[in-house]
Amino acid sequence: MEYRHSGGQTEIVAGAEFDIGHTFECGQCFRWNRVGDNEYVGVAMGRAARVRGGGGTVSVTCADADFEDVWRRYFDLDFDYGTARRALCVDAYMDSAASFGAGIRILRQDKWEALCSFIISQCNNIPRIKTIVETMCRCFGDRIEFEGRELYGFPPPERLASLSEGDLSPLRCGYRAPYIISAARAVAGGAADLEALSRASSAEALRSLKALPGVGDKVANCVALFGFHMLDVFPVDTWMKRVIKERYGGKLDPAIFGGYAGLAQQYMFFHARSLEHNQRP
DNA sequence: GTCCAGGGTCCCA
DNA sequence: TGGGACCCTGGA
Repeated sequence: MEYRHSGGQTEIVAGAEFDIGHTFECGQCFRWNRVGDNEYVGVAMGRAARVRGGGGTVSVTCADADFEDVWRRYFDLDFDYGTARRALCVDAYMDSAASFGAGIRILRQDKWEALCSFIISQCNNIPRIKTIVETMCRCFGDRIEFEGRELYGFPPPERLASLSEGDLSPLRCGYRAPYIISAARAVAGGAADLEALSRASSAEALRSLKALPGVGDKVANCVALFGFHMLDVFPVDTWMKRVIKERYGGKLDPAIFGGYAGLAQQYMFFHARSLEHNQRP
């Protein structure tokens, strides 16, 4: 992908393959907030950025070194989403879902943040997940000054590992609190080595993730996809169950998507959820 | 005011 | 393998 750097801002010539609205609103991340028309401010990997889209380009405003150090990899800019997207058009439904979601990119998120965020996501709606994660960062994360705003990084596992369940009560995260604490302790203590797992096979990564309390099949698949960038996994949630029932007669083998089942899942999820929201009065 | 579902997981029969 | 409980919130 082509870039132009000039004074604290990088312009990415993305064409149709980077739509920031689709990428930030397809449910894979919880820390990007819309601040204007096709414009978001967010925090990832302990850094903040302002991202603006439109006219086939994406502008990233950030600290000088951060684009190459963080954002280029985070936005997965060296992967050809156009080719992958076309390969996923295996039937009429995927044709429409993939063209509807064109511009979605699977972000390379922090592994611990993905694990913790998707533990929080269980049986929860997306606005509330965002609120809980935001409160967690505000209470326990490091402060980041950005364009006069006060933002917060995601708290490292070591910090949460030293807390008790009661310390998490301001988060109002309910029965998920003990899951968060024990995941933090497992990661901080080395019992769960996320770096090593991210280099394992997806089957092995899923198996190990599911050994953590509060991590079942769905959360493990989300962590593998969004935290480990394993594009062959296929998280099935309530929305996906609905799609599989309505479009595929209740049975779908993710193998039909080759190695890109996870990307297919994002197109399906985004399509189903957007349709539902647009039907509301 | 009540009911219900929301990007689930765990436990027990 | 299926059903209920779990914490909390916002919308109907």
